[in-house]
Amino acid sequence: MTGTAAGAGQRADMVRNRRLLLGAATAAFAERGVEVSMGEIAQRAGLAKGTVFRHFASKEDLLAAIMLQLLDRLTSTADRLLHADDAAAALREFMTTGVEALAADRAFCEVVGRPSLQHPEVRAAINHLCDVAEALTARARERGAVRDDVTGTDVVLLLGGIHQTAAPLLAAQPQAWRRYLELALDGLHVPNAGALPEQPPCRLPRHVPEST
Amino acid sequence: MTGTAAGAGQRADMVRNRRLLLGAATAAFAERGVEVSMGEIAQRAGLAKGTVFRHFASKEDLLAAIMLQLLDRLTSTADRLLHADDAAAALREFMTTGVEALAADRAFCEVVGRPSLQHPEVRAAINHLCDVAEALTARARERGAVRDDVTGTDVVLLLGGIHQTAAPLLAAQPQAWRRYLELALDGLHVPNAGALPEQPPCRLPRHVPEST
DNA sequence: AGCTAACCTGACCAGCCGGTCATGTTGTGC
DNA sequence: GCACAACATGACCGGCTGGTCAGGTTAGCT
Repeated sequence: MTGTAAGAGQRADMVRNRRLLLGAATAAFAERGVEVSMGEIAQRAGLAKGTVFRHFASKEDLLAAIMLQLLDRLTSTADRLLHADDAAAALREFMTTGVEALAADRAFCEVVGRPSLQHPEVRAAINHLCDVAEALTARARERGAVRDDVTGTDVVLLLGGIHQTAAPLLAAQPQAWRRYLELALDGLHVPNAGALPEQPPCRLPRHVPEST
Repeated sequence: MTGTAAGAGQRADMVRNRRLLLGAATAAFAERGVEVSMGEIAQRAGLAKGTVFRHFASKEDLLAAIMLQLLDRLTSTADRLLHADDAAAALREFMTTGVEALAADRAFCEVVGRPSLQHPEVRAAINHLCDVAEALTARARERGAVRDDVTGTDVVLLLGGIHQTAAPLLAAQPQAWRRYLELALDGLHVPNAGALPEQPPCRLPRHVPEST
């Protein structure tokens, strides 16, 4: 699942190196995006390049492992919020956490926003996140806090959009995303709203490679 | 301004090749994004790689020329809409055109959304677009069609955000952006809205290269 | 302590990139 | 139709990338 099987019965130095590697990769992808080289990741971890490829067969696998970690964290946040008292506040907190996570990690944005570089497991994790977000959204919907035809997938997609809106300002105003989150939330619960155009999305489609 | 000076007194085949090159580059950047290679652009144009570098000193220059073209087109659309009767409809049409342009061009999204790859001229053109958008927004604001503290730069930034929201659906629902445009427009003119958090942006900041 | 398999290492490879330049070709003014 | 400058060409360069592997090192068991 996560690169080369990480089962028990491994040498102590190997599990230590694995921790170093995952830490370095997480930081490197966050700062530099998916384009960061395996060489740089190895260097940050204080390991040789070959060692990195011993733990993960390819760059794609390593990236997927890191992304799954981030997605799982977000999903469990959503899970927890499912039991909150105030459904509207819970949805707001979920979106805040989500946009914050995107703002702090370049690779996360790139992977979530571009279907073409999604590992199957990553897509599955995103779809799972959409499911939990749907539950969260449904509760807010029942309480009249969001308009009728907004789905959990809408909410998840909005995370990427909100962050992207603020991205060009990130260096100058690191919190600018709050502005656009508020704007989106206002749009999400306008009282007497007409139905939104286009089909409400349920899951993310599989990516079909371009022609040409 | 646009690569090697494109003044008069040039050989006929050169101006023809230049047209071919610009056409190929426009299509290539739109389909494949900024990562497309100069070799592929040359091939599409039916030219040798060296010829491409005779017309534009670097890939960055070529990209900037294409992006300036797109930005100019959008800016003149906004300029035209400045004289429309219905200010609210004009703003909506501007945003529709903008998001449509982004949805049709990968490189456009990447350049507009990531300050780090902005040529100085491109940033200037974006700022100019923000100015015109501000005029457009001001008119809508006076008529009560958008809330008080929304600037033209907000509107321009929203174009990128709206497109990004729909981007993962692009293959399956090419028009999905209309859904999120409507949502944003609803958010933009909620009647009794409180002030948005964070400073309203005026211009895009210059990009400061990362540390590390 | 000694042995072995598991593990780490870094030189190495092929492939791609942006960019250059000596050479060949061609439009154009006379 | 000639001559020359302007232009096109594609082989070539250095640098970077993801990925491989023969050989050295070491953890852990006996």
